[in-house]
Amino acid sequence: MVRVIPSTAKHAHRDSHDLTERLRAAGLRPTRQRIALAGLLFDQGDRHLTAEDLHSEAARAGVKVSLATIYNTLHQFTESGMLKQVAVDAHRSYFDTNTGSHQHFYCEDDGALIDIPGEAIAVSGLPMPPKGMDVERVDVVVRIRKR
Amino acid sequence: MVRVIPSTAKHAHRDSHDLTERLRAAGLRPTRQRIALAGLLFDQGDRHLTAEDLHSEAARAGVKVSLATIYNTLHQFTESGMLKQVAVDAHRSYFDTNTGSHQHFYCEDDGALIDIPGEAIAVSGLPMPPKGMDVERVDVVVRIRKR
DNA sequence: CTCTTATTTAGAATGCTTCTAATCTGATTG
DNA sequence: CAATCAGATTAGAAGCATTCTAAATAAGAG
Ligand SMILES: [Mn+2]
Ligand SMILES: [Mn+2]
Ligand SMILES: [Zn+2]
Ligand SMILES: [Zn+2]
Repeated sequence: MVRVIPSTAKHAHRDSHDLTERLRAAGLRPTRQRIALAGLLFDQGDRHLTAEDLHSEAARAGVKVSLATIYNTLHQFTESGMLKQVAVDAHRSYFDTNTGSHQHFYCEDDGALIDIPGEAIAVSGLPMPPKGMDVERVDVVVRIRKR
Repeated sequence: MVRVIPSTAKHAHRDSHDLTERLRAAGLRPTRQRIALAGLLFDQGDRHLTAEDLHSEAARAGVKVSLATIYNTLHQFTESGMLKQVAVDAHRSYFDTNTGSHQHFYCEDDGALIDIPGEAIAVSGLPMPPKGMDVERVDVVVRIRKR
């Protein structure tokens, strides 16, 4: 039995409206699939997840989306700055909903990523990049293991 | 026409002897394949290369080694501390012959890796790792692009 | 509503890596 | 210097994440 709580319903409606605007602003048509995926991605704080993660999460939420669309969407969101891609492991490719400047703990045992606030960390002594090259960003990965 | 220069020949001999000892020390049988690959890897300074890189380099050098052996060897060398694996890109997996503590420039355009000496860089303000976890290493990747 | 074009999709294809099971080789022993 | 045997190599199959293809579908404009 499903009970609809008015305030929640209103909130959900506002969310999907916001998401629609956000997609339009990024030059992306607010399709059923993109709205649903954006909801899963951005309605619960900072997250790190793989394409497969998002795909099964969508399935669990009753949203039917093909894996091809998952990949298309993750890449489009990344291009438009709504997501950031994190490279910590040769085999897993993570997408990060926290697009601000920050760094990560990476747990080699279970593949978990934990944010380190950008203000916390400072990298000093960086040499100049080679001639004709610009620094795009500096990534710090602190690899950790269970003791 | 190939001219054999005595001192080089002697040197090559010493090398293969050294490599044999090094493999034995790592608990690895000094097989024809491992000696040849170790030669390619360690006889020309610091290098960053993929399995495919090493495979074609071996072919070019006239050493017949299967791709399976390339992978086995790279992993064994990594486990025994003769190589370090570098994760900078979800698609390419690099092995680094420089096992000392150091960091990298990563060129997003062509996938090139450039060493940054460990002494040059300092990372400050690292928070404590979560309870029960140890820091294994801290990797800094400076992502650069052609201007 | 109609039309145009973007988007989605299933399934095939790709590329890198790992696995399998058969063969071979290095090292030890008699 | 054989015989032996565990460890190493191999070709090819399998696996897995990701990308591609071409056909079907849905969004937005008029
Ligand atoms: Mn909300
Ligand atoms: Mn030498
Ligand atoms: Zn993050
Ligand atoms: Zn290096």
